[in-house]
Amino acid sequence: MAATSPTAALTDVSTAIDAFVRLLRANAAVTRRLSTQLTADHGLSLSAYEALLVLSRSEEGMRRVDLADDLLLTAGGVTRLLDGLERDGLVARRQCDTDRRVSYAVLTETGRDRLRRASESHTRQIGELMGAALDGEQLAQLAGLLDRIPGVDPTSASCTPE
Amino acid sequence: MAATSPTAALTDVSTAIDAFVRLLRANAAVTRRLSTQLTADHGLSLSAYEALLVLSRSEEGMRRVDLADDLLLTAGGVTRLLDGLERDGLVARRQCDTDRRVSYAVLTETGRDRLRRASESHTRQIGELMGAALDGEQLAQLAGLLDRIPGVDPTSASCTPE
DNA sequence: CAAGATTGAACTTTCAATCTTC
DNA sequence: GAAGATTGAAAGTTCAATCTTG
Repeated sequence: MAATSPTAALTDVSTAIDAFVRLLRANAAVTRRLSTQLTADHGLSLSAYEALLVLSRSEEGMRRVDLADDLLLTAGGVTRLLDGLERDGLVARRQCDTDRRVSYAVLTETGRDRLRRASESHTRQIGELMGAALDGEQLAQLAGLLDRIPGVDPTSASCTPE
Repeated sequence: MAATSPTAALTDVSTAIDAFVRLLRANAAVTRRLSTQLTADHGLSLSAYEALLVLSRSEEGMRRVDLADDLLLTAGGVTRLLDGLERDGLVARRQCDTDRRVSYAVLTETGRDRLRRASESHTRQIGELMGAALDGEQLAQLAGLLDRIPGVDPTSASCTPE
């Protein structure tokens, strides 16, 4: 597939579309599977897990805006996600002393426990699914390629608590 | 599978998690952007576009179950997606003569026009977004890696009408 | 009974409007 | 007025139950 001829531009576009479609399908396939398992085993959605994980890395808690940035959600989405986690006692709310507009979300002990338990099977399942057809080198390559897409990288993080 | 030494397994898992997180983020970033543009410019969701595209490749129409497979949606999801497209006159319903359980979905002329118009800017935007940081070779590599993930490939298709 | 399709209830997320505090 | 957060309405999906036809 050398892209040298006058059709070069066309080739690039259809290659881009191809990659795009695979991205959509891969996301759908992977999230459906993992989300089902996570819900059945631990009563957590994928987003809930990611939120607990992010919170687990900050002792003092996080502002909701920052959480939204990290999770690639809107402000409203974060409010509703945290609503559920608070209701379940996994996250608590802490006021900011210097700015009464902001409220921090902090992981409770219950939340930390739940995350710890969930991470065991969840990470194993990710490993099984992603590792089923890709070896370590290919996985690293995949991550590197995806990272180049605008909006993906923001110095994003690992996925295990601690 | 080379999960031999104690550290080998660990390394593989965290690499897998890394790739997984990038996949989620990449999907979120890319779909949000493209979906917004597609909706604003042509009044189509990403799923609606994909549905029209799939239908455009079959003259006689498609069974709803098969459409669900192609689009990685559930049966109920397809019913509701097509409801909207029918309401807008982009898709019509055709009965099956030999099996009265099945109903075919066929693209209308209006639907074909709408797809044609939308595909122009949509494919260009995909090219811009995906091509912004990845060259042709990298895009092909990315598609190839994603294709290996279970459930992604089903001999899936290109993305332009005709 | 199985397969195709639909429907009601629920979930997750977004958008736009709003409230409070800076 | 701008920033952080919340809320009502709506979109898009899923699941489980149901209906119809095979």
